[in-house]
Amino acid sequence: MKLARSDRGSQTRELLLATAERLFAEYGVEGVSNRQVSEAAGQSNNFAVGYHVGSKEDLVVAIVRPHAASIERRCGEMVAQLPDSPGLRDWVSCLVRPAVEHLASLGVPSWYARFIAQATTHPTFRRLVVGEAFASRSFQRCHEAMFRLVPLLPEEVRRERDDMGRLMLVHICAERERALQEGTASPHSTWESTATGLVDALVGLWLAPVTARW
Amino acid sequence: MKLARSDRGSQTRELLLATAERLFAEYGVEGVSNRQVSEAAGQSNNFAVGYHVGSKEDLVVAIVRPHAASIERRCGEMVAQLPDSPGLRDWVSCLVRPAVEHLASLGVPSWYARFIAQATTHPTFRRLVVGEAFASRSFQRCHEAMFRLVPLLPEEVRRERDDMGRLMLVHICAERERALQEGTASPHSTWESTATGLVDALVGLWLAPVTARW
DNA sequence: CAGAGACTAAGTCATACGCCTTAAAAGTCA
DNA sequence: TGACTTTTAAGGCGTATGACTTAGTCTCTG
Repeated sequence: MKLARSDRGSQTRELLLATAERLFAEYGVEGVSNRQVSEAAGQSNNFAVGYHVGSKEDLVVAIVRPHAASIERRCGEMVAQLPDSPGLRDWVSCLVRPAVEHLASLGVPSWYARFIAQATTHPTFRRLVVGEAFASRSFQRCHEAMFRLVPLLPEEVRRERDDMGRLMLVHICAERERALQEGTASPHSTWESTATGLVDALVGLWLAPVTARW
Repeated sequence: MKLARSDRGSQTRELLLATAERLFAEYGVEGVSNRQVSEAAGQSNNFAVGYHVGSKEDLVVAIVRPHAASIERRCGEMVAQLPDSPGLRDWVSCLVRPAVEHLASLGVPSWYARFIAQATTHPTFRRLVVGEAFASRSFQRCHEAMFRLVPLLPEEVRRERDDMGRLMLVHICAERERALQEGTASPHSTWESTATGLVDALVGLWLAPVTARW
């Protein structure tokens, strides 16, 4: 069968992706060359990344994709179990918890949160990554449902607070991931507490009064 | 007199800093070599950065310092003009507006917000930059005053929301700076509106109810 | 089992890097 | 003016990079 043959290749590919994710989180996306990734993954061929994945942009996208899929799946499941006429807090939870629980499922140390924080902040990888990681169906649906529950906001403020929410989710997760690796707290309680804190904060953010402008 | 002599040198140095700030914001801090900075600044000596500033870490700190000083000055002035028994919103404004007004004063295009967003996200430059940019006296004072007005928060939540506020300030300013460069909105109204939006959001964040954990 | 295709090892090549040296130019002061 | 210091110009040196080639290994399929 074909699996066994393509297995070795795809194993190597996944090893490369995991290694790249870790190195990028530790030293910055631009701070690590494809060559270093190949060598750190134990490949004698310094062009292994080029062969199995492609350019650095391809590599970044390839790292994001499976994580995004897992989060999307969790998000879909959570939406399906929502009570009748869910409130703002329910929808916010559907945006926060799938991502946090995915990170929790990775164990310690995980690297994805720090990787994604950097990638979304980088001027050239930004578009690529945001499109890949935040454009899923369930995610979109939660956003729309959420907007309907805060109907008083002008479009501009809505967009602004949406940005704020995304930034908080990404970067707070990155900081917790770092703290978790350095510290002594139990992973589960830390991630659970992070999710609760984020949901509280995001609800407060969306419900904050709006000062008129101009 | 000595000024004239050191003038040429310090002018070159400042040209290097400004060039580096722009290139870092455009292509990422790690994506630009000191050599490229020297050459983009029109210096034939490709070691100009090394001569005038030092290592890349020194360069990053040197870029931050004057901006941080300007923001600190504005913050001090704003605190001095605060009304008697200022409210939460007043102290939040003292944390947000000095930074935003400093960015507005730079004109369009400015690069500092995007630079600082990346630098504070980078795993190795993080400590360096956060210490330099957010550790000023007036800033600390505003924080403490703010905390006294939200006394119910557990220490952990306080710290968490403090992180959130800092992240929002930095990254939202970076997004606005980018939008401003690409878009057509008048700079003043955009920055003013950004400040208002941030203050609204941060007040909402600090006043958000806290769910018990564990 | 033999051969085709997928994968890895090993290494080449031009380019770009950081760091450094040397020499000329610009500026200062006795 | 002439000795002295600071700054800039020009370029060398060893190393690391991305892109690529070639040779060989492994695994399945016919």
